[in-house]
Amino acid sequence: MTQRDAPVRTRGDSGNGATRERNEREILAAAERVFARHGYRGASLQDIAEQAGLPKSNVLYYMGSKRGLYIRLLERMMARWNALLDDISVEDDPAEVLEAFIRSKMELSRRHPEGSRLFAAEILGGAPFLQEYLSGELRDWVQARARIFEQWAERGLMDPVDPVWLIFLIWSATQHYADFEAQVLGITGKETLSDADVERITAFLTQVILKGCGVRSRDDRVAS
Amino acid sequence: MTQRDAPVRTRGDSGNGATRERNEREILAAAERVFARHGYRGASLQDIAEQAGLPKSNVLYYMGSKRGLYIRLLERMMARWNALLDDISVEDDPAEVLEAFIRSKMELSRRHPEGSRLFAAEILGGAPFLQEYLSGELRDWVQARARIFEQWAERGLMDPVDPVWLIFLIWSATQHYADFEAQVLGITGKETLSDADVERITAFLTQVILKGCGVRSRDDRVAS
DNA sequence: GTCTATACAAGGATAGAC
DNA sequence: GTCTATCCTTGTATAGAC
Repeated sequence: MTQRDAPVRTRGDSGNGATRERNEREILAAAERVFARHGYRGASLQDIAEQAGLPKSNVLYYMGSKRGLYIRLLERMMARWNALLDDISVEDDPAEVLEAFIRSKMELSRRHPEGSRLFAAEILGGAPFLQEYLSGELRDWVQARARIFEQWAERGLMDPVDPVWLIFLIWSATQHYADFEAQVLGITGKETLSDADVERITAFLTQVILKGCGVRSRDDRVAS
Repeated sequence: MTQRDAPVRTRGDSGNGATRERNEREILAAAERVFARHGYRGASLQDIAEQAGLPKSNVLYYMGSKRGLYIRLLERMMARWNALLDDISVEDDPAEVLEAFIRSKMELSRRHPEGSRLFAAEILGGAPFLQEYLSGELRDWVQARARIFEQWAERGLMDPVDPVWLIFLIWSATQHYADFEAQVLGITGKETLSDADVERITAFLTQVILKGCGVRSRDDRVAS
């Protein structure tokens, strides 16, 4: 019985799984780009492998299948998403919460534009892999927040707008800069959006949406 | 010399090109769905042919190539787009123009959801076929309107917000209901969006965006 | 003018060499 | 543990039958 299940280490691999870790990271990054750009069907393992600098079959060796790789990416993006704005209460200040909401959403789109586009492509295609997530976990998330917005309206802290449409408005307005980046750059004539641009856009959206919903900050309440 | 270039009519084809017209229409409709759902690469002629109820190679017979078919669909959508809101002037009422803008954009998304998603998929993928359109024709369109918004702001008819970000806000907020339809339906738990839903959303967006930009209608000017 | 048959490349996935 | 060689399916496109 010579070595059978034991891993064979070569080429300076120190034996702690560093190669695997690095390769997986490269594959995930490359796959996110390719799936974002071409959708699930349009993406090819060939393309992913080339961008990761690996032979084609290593992608399958590490990830099992195209489908599994794709699902793993979706889950990673859901986890990033879930880390946002996880607990708000009726006692919080509407202006602060909505601004933080807009800001964190812009930051997420900016930090992970490929992930954002991956998600967009999935939903554009009818969300075949995300059905239960949308109508389960995410629906609950939205409705919990919607309830709070309604209570703010009842307390006169903002206009009685439909809270679900408001959440969609914030989502669409912020994601636009990641998902439609090609259009934004083409029309503005810019090469990229700078940090300063993003800051200005965030301020614009915050101002328009808060004012548009008649959000009174605490200061206003005292003043009036 | 028997009939050589003359078309052979069969199966009740009256000889006026009705078959061709009908087949092309079916192909374009099917292709719009498939390209919207899977993007350019992910779409297959097989799938398009099946949905159009035709043998696979007829798609190529009528359309020449996959690429040509795709470009034809993009152009059809651009034409629909260009028919919208083609001339506005500084003398117009900002409230009326912005409301008409939001409303016509919502209607376009509602009337042609597949076309809207086709466009979205193209831009998501980096707009390989639409580069010059975005940085040419569409850019000019945006800047002409932006100039008018600025003049309204100078005249005190609305807040001095960045007009380009405002246009993007209106685009993203309205397109969302076509492009992210799967998400909207999942979260709201609806099967479809009714005309009444769309009307309520339009009213919501109009109210929030106009108020958010401090748009004064003519009546307000008189009253203040 | 329409459709069947076919060419040839690229797709995902697996077996087996190293 | 990693990579090469290969299988089989599906993809676009074309030639030629009807």
